[in-house]
Amino acid sequence: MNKINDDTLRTFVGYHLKRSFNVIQSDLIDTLRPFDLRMLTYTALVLIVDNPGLNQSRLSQIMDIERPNLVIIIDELEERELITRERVPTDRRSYALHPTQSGRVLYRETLDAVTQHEAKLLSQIPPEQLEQMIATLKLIEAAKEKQV
Amino acid sequence: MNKINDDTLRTFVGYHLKRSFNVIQSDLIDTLRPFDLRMLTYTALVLIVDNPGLNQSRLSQIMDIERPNLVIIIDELEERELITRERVPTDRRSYALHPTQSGRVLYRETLDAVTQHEAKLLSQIPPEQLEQMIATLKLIEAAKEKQV
DNA sequence: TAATATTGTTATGCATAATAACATAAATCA
DNA sequence: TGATTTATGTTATTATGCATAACAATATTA
Repeated sequence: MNKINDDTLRTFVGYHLKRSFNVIQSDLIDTLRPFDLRMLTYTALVLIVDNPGLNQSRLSQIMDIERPNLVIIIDELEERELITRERVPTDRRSYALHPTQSGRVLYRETLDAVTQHEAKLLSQIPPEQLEQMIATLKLIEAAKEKQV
Repeated sequence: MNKINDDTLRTFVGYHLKRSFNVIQSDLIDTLRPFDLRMLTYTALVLIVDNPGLNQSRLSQIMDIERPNLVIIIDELEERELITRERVPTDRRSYALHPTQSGRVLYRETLDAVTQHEAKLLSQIPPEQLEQMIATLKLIEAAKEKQV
């Protein structure tokens, strides 16, 4: 039962990022299951509640996905009557996305659940250490812009 | 052009992890493209070179994927003659995975390329800050075991 | 020996993500 | 103004990542 050597991969920041994200993602999937939400539908719901009236183009930008992939996500949220698509008079190409009342209720319930689950998962890690890490993660995010 | 508010999602560690991982992943995909390798085939190649003789079961464990998903990855590496599957006399169920000579050559070339690309991408971030972040990421990874 | 467990595999499905092509509408430009 | 270009949302298609069920061959155990 000799241990597998992943020292080479451990020299990569990306390897550590992926492995730790997997842990959080698994927990998140479990947390969202009772609400019948996937990661992306949840993310979209939160952003629509927090930015009522935004259109799909802008939403896909902040979510870092292509517009076609957002369509089915919005379709699902609309079918479940968690959000509405409303024609914009000043630009009849786009839809303004707004949460419904039940969308806002689900938002609050899931926000509590997700917050508590993540807090529990990370309860053994000092908050200031997490804050420091987030600061570094933001630098990595910003490194994207500075690339060619 | 008012900015979209993602403050709510920013309260989650997972959101930061995902966004920063996306940046590194995009860079990695670009880096591996000339070698015609995907993330998972690359990861498998590295682990096989560093742990010659291991079997698919153990490899799938360290890679955190299910055995069925590893099969096509190993198929591809074998077809390209980067690795070999060899029957183990003492346990005729399993295959011992070994790199070929060209597998080792590709390993070295890609290792250099990936290392350089990541170093360049993260060049603006102090190394000690990255080390500190990796320490925290390892704690998150370890949090998995402690879960129910 | 009989029952159980492990290894690799096939088949299948879901989730995430990218590209091409298009209709409609708006913006630009010449 | 009219022609061209650009933006928005959509459909179709594909690639990738990842999980489960079911199975044959082999090994382990009870």
